[in-house]
Amino acid sequence: MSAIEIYRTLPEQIAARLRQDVLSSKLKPGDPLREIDLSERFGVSRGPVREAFRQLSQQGLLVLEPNKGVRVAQNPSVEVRPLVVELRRKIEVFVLNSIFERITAEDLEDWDAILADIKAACESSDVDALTEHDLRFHQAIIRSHDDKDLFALWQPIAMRMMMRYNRLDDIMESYREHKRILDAIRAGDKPIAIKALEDNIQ
Amino acid sequence: MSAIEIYRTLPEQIAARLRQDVLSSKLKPGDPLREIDLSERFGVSRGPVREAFRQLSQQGLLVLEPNKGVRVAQNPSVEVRPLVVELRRKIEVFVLNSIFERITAEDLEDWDAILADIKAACESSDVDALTEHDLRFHQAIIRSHDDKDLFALWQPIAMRMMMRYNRLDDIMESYREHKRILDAIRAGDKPIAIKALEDNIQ
DNA sequence: GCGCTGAAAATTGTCAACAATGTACACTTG
DNA sequence: CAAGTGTACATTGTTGACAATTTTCAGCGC
Repeated sequence: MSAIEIYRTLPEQIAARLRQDVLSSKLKPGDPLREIDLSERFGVSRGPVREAFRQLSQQGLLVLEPNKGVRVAQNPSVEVRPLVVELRRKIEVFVLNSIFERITAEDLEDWDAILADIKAACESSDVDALTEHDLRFHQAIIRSHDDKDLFALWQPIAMRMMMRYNRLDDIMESYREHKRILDAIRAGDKPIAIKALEDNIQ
Repeated sequence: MSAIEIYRTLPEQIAARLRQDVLSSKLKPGDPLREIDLSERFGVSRGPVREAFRQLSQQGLLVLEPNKGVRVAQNPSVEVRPLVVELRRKIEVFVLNSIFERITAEDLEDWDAILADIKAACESSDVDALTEHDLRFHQAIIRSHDDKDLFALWQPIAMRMMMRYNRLDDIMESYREHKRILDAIRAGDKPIAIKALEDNIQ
């Protein structure tokens, strides 16, 4: 565990790491996870690992069966996915609409920095990095709302969407989509910004 | 802990009990919860209590501050509540629409039984019982969908809505609203059933 | 060979002790 | 007396041992 993220709690660090592995398909749906394995891998006891499991299962990334263990969750079915997309859109549009007039230059600076990371990931065709920074981009927007509970509401829904990143033929399109959002925000054009955000969530 | 619910895991029993206390306002927003207190109250160690805390915090009922403790969450703000209502409506309507043609006589029997509990709670003006059975009613519908993940998706959203049950002047209206849903389902009238469901969620 | 039984192994669940962190408050200092 | 400081105290975080449960698989009867 890198000492860079000491600000985070042990279970959170483990959860973040596992989340990465699930989102990048290093762990595939159905894969079983054993507490002992991970506690040895991370050099901690089983307690924090258990907590990370619980956290990720509430986020829909893992499935927990009492007395049996934990498995990586299946992707949403083709029937349910459109619902999840719609829910996530509703939340993000709500947030963008709500904060739009109060977006500061610092906010845009932060988001530009993430956009640069997205661009770099696209240019090097690093899908894992793209998944991570895409997530960071939307997280940053949600988190800029005063009501911190919105992030907790958004997270389990967004997670269920991010489990597969293969909708784009041209990976650079992801960068362009996110750029369009920020450009519209910078131009103060709310309807276009919302439209661009909606187009990006699918 | 009553021996009736031995089928459930220890943290789940504790979480269920705490949920009841939060939803019935026995525990008010901002109230601090101490692991020791509850572990003594339930006669278990702190481990299961911690897990219950984590579970309920992911459901939006508790707020967790690392190294500081747990508090009962605030109700959604007036700004956010309409969003939560809309999200919950979307999910429940999606489910009802999806299962409608496959609803069995047994399903309706189960839901009728819950409706009877709702009626009894309304007649005795028992708001706590009403909250519980109202929740059970909608849970039962969601759970009758094949995709079990829908329940996990629905729960944290529904919880954020249920934290306050005071929108009705006449408490019997809650019974009538739920009855309308089942009547329409029994009549095979999908649009009316969906309309009745939407009217009930607000 | 097939299915059942039951003991052994693997795994999760719970607990109590200890460590780390945060809080309250008396005390010092200017 | 106000502001800052240090030291107990209270509370959460982590750990390793033990208990309960599930899984595996060898042995047995048919």
